[in-house]
Amino acid sequence: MKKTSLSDIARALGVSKTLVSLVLNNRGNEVGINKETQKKVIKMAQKLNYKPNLIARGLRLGASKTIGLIVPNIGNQFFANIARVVEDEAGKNDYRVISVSSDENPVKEASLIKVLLERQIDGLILASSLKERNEILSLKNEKVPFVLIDRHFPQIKTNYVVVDNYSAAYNVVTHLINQGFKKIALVKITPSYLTPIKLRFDGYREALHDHGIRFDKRQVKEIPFGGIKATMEQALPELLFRPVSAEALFFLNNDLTVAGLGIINKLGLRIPQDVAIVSFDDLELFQLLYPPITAVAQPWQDMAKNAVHILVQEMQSQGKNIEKTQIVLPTKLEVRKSCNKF
Amino acid sequence: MKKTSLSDIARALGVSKTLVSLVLNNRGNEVGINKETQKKVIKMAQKLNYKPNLIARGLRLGASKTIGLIVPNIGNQFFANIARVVEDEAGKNDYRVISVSSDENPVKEASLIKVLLERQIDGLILASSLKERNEILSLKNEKVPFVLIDRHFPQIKTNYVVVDNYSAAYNVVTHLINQGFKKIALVKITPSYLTPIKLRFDGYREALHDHGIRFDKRQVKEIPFGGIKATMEQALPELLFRPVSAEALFFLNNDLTVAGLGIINKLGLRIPQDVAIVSFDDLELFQLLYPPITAVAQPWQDMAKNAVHILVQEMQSQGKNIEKTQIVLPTKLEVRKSCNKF
DNA sequence: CCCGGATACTTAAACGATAAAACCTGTGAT
DNA sequence: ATCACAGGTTTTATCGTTTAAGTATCCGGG
Repeated sequence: MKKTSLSDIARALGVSKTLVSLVLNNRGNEVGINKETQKKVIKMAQKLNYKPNLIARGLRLGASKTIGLIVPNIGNQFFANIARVVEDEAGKNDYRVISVSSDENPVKEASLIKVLLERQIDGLILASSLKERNEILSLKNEKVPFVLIDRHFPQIKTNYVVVDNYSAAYNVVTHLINQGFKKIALVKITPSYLTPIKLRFDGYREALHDHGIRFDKRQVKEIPFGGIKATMEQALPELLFRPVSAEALFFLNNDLTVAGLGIINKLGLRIPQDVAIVSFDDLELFQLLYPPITAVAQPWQDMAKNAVHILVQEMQSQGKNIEKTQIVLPTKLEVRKSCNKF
Repeated sequence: MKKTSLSDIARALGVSKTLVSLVLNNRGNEVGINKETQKKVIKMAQKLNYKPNLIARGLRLGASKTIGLIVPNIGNQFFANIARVVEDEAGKNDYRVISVSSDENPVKEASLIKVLLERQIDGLILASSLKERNEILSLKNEKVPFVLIDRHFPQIKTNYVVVDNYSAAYNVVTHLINQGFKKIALVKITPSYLTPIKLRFDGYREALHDHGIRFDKRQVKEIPFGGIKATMEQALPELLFRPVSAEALFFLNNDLTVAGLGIINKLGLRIPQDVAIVSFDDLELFQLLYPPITAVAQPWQDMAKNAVHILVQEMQSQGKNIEKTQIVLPTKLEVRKSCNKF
């Protein structure tokens, strides 16, 4: 049974498909189509189970009513949360979302951008792992509406919604120092050129510095996105035992924290007596761990909402070169027992 | 700067757009187009930064190369995992995924199905919360390729990929009984007409029965998807204290377990001394809780892969009425200390 | 009796791509 | 000289929708 098109309805009623289109788009009155005719059309549309073909409409109107969402991994709880909110907010404006995962791989990401553009997305939200700003600049050139989320490029004037990573990290480290910890190690995710990672690192260093603690690069480990578990297994002992002997660990995202906790558990170390823990990114279960894990809670709901709103605005201001919007949201440090000084 | 189309390239070179199309689809040799001409076309396409318009192609070919994924909530870790694998597997066949969340609401889900069909998706994977089988049947009638995942309708002959919910639950309860627990309470999610929930419930009852324990309906609580926290707060005390005094709790999904653990923690109860815990759905952090939580691990990777493969097969067998595929995968009971008899 | 203007509708073109069929031109065989 | 045929390319139609620009009919006013 083939799908019903406008022409099918038109043929069945002996009218033109323009008329049918007009009626079904509620423009019947506006252009003055007989009420009776309108009723007939609507009835027939129902009878034939007509569904507009949005692909055809998209082609004609030059708008797909689809947005792309690029994240490192939708399987990650943080980005899954964001995806959910993006879906809802976009849906309110009749946009649907194609989400794709870049695996923190700039090459993959560039190719995903291309795929999405070929699909004629009307806009793009991206938590980009791009290094070179070229792709971003060419998005700008091609006048694709887009909003950066979670990660931004300070040198380029774009829309973005991020958190104040620097202050967040600074506050974490300050809190640890105030608790009496001196040897504070940092576990970063690579690629480390990502702006939030850099800023968190800066906050870490600056806080140490401001409190008269010397930065020691042996206290910093980089864990590649692709091999978190394996690398963590190697890295943690190097941080926790001689000669570094870190007293506190600051993990820069939720994947790292989860993997790190696993290793610490395996090593039989106690938190916080043997090592204190702070996580960037909060997960619901962190409060239920023993002890509960101190974490930087990111306002993912606000981030996603803002991103969609900015994007929708830009998509609707067809072509007009409106001001780019930058939003930096605060985070909340959820202090729990994992970083108590014993 | 307007986007480049086939005609732009054709005009620039003084050839027909058919020729350009043929060349860029690598059918140049096949239909015998001069190598020189081919080179010129390819060069010009690059120069003009040509990207095929997949919407136009989709309209012409009657295929959008897009599939829909309907889940209760992509924010939920279980479905986020599934979404990630679906994305990857679909991507291998050049399909992109539009995922939407139904919130376990059949009305919303029906409307989402309509939206997706209007967008001319080529196929659908759904973890359906539909009650009436009507919508599913009409999908069948409209010959939309689809695969049910996680939840199926036993009375209808469709593709599906599910786990053996009955046995999984039966084994959980048997394990608890073998550990020495007798008063085993069940915490279900509503809507409770969902096949997996029904089957888990059946497994629970049957296991009790087979071990000579009387089923007591006061030991069963239903928690609505929309208000898990609030309802749990009420429900748990009713299960844990007199007159029910459950010794063990079996939560039927990860949201319930997480919420439940929160309440148990708040009530100051010890696991498993005061109450033993088993979760349907495993989360990575469950092993790191104190004590680690016993859980039924679902093979989400296999589920998603199978679903996509079946769907791709069906989408590619244009119209031919191929056999429907049913897959029931085993789960794995991860026994941890949360259900040790003290 | 003609004109202007409603009222109610239709025609044709366009969006960008692809498929089927048709069209040249030259060459070698008959 | 004629035909078949291969090589190379174009023409036309089509997917389903929307939009700009008509057309046909009727009515009342001058």
